[in-house]
Amino acid sequence: MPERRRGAPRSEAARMRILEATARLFATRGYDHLTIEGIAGEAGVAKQTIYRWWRSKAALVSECLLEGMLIPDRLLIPDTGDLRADLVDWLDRVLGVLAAPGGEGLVRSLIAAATEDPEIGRRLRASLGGDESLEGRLASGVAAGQLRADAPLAEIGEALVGAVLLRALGGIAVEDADAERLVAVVLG
Amino acid sequence: MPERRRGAPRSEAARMRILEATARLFATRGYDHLTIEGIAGEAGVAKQTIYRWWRSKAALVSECLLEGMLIPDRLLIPDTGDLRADLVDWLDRVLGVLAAPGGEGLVRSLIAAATEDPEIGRRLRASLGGDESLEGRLASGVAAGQLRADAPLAEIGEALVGAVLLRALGGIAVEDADAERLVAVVLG
Amino acid sequence: MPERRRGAPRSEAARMRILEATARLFATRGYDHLTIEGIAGEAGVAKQTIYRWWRSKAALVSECLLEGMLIPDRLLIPDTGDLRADLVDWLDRVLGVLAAPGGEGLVRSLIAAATEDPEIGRRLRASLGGDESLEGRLASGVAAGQLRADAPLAEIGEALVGAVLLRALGGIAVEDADAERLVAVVLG
Amino acid sequence: MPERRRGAPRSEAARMRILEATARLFATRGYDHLTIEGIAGEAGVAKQTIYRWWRSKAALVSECLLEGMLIPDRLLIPDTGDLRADLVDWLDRVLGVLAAPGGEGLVRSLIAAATEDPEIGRRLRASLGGDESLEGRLASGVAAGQLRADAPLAEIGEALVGAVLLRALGGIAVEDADAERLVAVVLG
DNA sequence: GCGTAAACGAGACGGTACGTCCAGTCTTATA
DNA sequence: TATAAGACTGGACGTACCGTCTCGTTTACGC
Repeated sequence: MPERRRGAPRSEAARMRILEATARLFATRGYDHLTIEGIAGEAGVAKQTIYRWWRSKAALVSECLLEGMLIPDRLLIPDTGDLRADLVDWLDRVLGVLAAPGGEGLVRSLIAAATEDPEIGRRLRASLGGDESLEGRLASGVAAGQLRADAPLAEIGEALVGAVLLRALGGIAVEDADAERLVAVVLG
Repeated sequence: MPERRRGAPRSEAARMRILEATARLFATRGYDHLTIEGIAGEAGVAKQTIYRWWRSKAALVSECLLEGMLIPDRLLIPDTGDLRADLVDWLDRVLGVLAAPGGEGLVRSLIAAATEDPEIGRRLRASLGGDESLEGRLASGVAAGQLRADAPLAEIGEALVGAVLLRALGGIAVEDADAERLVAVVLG
Repeated sequence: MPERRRGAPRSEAARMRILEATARLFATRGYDHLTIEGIAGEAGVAKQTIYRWWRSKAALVSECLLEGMLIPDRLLIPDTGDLRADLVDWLDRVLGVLAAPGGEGLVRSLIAAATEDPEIGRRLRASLGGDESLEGRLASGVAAGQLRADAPLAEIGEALVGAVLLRALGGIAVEDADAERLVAVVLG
Repeated sequence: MPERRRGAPRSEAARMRILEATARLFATRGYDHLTIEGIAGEAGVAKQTIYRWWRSKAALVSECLLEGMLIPDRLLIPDTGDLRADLVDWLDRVLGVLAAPGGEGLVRSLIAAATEDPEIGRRLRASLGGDESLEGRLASGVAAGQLRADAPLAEIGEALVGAVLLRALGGIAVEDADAERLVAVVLG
């Protein structure tokens, strides 16, 4: 017999309306113009309903990130068998987001959110190409003999993603060969 | 006879009190608990005096950064002739700041400031080991034949500094061999 | 055959816990810091159980008043045969409550409750010395020939109780001879 | 040389807009539907400007009362030389306010305000016929030999005004002869 | 006894207002 | 004209309760 809490159960509808409103406002206004009050209004929800389930704006964004509502899914790493080409391809697309109108704002907003909650930082690393995709692809490269077995995969990932963040922060223009050069650096 | 504006000249004393107050509060409270009002109070200055000379909190922090009031100066890169050893040494010290109490907060605060002003991002990259020191050291490594002449120095620097930022964001604990591994990644 | 509704009957235990909690909180925190939520918590009862049986905080207080849970019962009027002495004695004790620590707060709270529900006003007038006691005592004075037969008993009572309320509202300190003077005014 | 504070002086325009808005909303909605936010909105003023100068809703109402913005000024006591007739006349008008539509609400609201701030209680007693008018008229009655020289004027006033308040609280309907009876009670 | 309808505890929900903080602008008097 | 002081509008903060609502549980009548 399962222990059941009493009282009305949490409203899934409200939860989704809140997350969707958060994602919508995050995309349009950016992280630091995001307000709890604005989200509540957009979601048609009482502020208290937000505070009941999330400790802060950052926690809300973190959950959105986890649900994949903030980062476009076209940033997955392909696996054609050629590790270097796949990395360059992927990095080109990531840097392309930076170059796109609003794209830099998106990444900066994600970083801003991460400065308030380490969990976001970790999820950002994972989502932008961390455990599931980037490191997985690197591991697959190891299996294919395109990378030494003892290569520090985590550090390679960090170097790539970190370089992207740094560019977003600095507002540095992206050139065509950048992806190639970066990949060359970390793959040797 | 030089054209001179009339009225009182800008008070250098006020400017310094403001910058010092900013640096002090930045270090103790972090960037997002930094307020113009708080700075004005701490500096014994009217809010308007701040708004007259700086456009925003970020601009204020940016100037502090430029004056070297935010980042400890022990992060310079040595030049013993051995590029790899020097980089590991420097990176160890940088990561050591992250591990030190308050150190992670400092870096996160710097990143938070950078998300509001690209100029801060660029200065951060420069200060944390950019143009003056890191890339200079790499160039010196090229001259010493320890790095290929066509090595993409900027990208190597980005990868290293970016990895540091990413770790600060994720609150990832630092291990002893991390510096060595990261340097190995970017130097091949 | 009596029409009987089905389902569980009203819980007398819950009713009493609610009234007692109300009286307790009314006495300690005063009427305007009284909240339905607080009462429910104190009584170990669901909010809905309160709303099911009472329309408002004021109705709740009104019932407490009716049950004699709010006003100390030492305020009854004696009947020694000497009307004037009895009134002075009683008024002395009433004003004594005002002067006692917390006593003024009690009366002010009762007045505050009365402003939200005329029924409370009427019960207050009755409880503080209205129909059952004060006017009864006055009528007994008429019978004893100490008051003219056509004396406006209701108005005499109103004047006395009203003066007490006014003093409570104004926070006016009470002197020894006040009771005597007031009685002298209304008895001529 | 007068000690002068620096900084902008208090805005008299804002002060008046706030007091007028308070009086307007007090009259239309009553004391307990009065909100600081509502007043600020009605007055076109920031909430903080209210909190800067008044500690509470009650303090605001108290100042309105002092400025004579809440109580109609037709409640002054005449002095025709006949004390009893003048009192009956005045009391008739006061009770008339109670009987008028909205009048009872006004008095109840004033009482509600007084329960939160003794100062309001005192001003209420004064305004409704206290020191300036009622007691003055009584003193004049003493001079005219219509009242004994040692008559407790304060208590007579309290009894009259208190009776009015009590009626307002109880929602008791007013009859024609009530004023006469009440005056008869207190004048003997 | 057994179904069922109401009462009950718990507590989530959309709201309103609270009192505080700070942003950025403005108005003074002084230097 | 720059400054210290500080009042001003505006807006978001996070909290406290409101009164309503849904849950699952308990209770006692009427079949």
